[in-house]
Amino acid sequence: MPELPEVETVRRSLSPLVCGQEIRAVEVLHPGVIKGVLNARAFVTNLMGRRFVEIRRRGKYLLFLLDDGQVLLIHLRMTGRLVLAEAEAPLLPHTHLIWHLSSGQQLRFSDVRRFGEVRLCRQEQLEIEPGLARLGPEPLEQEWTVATLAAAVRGKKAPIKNILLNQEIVAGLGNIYADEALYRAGIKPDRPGQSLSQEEIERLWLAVRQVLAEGIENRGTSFSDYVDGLGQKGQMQTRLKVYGRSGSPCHSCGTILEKMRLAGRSTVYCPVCQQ
DNA sequence: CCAAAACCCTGAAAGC
DNA sequence: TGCTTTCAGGGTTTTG
Repeated sequence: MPELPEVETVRRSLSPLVCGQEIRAVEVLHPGVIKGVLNARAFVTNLMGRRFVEIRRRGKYLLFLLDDGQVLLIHLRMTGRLVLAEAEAPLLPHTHLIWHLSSGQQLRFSDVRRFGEVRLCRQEQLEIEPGLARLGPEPLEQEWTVATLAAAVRGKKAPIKNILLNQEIVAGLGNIYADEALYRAGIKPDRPGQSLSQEEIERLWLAVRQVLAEGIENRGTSFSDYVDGLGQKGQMQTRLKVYGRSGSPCHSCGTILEKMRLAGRSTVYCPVCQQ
């Protein structure tokens, strides 16, 4: 379930080892994960001999900038993994793509569910690229303010959790961090957006930023599949207050945490601490 | 405009 | 016990 903190951790762990490397070969074990206009053959041809210049993140997307203006775009969705490995290391099950690097190491993309996707586009086309084009502001950047959030909830009847999950409103939150932010802000996930007071909006804004920052500090949440770019698990799962804890007591008041379904997602909350 | 369902796929759980 | 069926899971797109 890679969300912003997990994707950022992958970015940080891969950057120093991948940037500057040249792509010597690309193995396509499962062409289906390559999306966009290029077929698998063109995908490989366009990557051969290219050099990685920089890795950026936008929402939950990883952007690998190449030395000729192309960008390798990767979204891990639920179970995708992107790991740098020695050539001799055994392949993870469900490995779909392998980039052979000039260092002799390999960048490998694996994904049990195959929901993840890999695309190649031009840097100047990023702003019209599906998925990226309509992404909202980065929650940890200065562009995302209390006023931005206030404007996003104004007049909205949709549950506040649905609003947080909408990538066009704010980029990078998923089920885990949305639940955690709402718990920390003391707001019930099914509250209509328009019902939030100014004070609650301020609490939520702060909670979102804090829980994402804490997620990054702890190198992400390894609840099931997630590992960073070197195959290491994160530690944030030990600090979660509600996600995955339905039926367990609230860390704050001891009340049994409850579950509801919002936006088609299981949602855990404390019926006492969150109002 | 918003809400709900479909879609992608496999592993785990439930049912028989 | 072992086989078959059902469904969860997240984000995006499509449909209503």
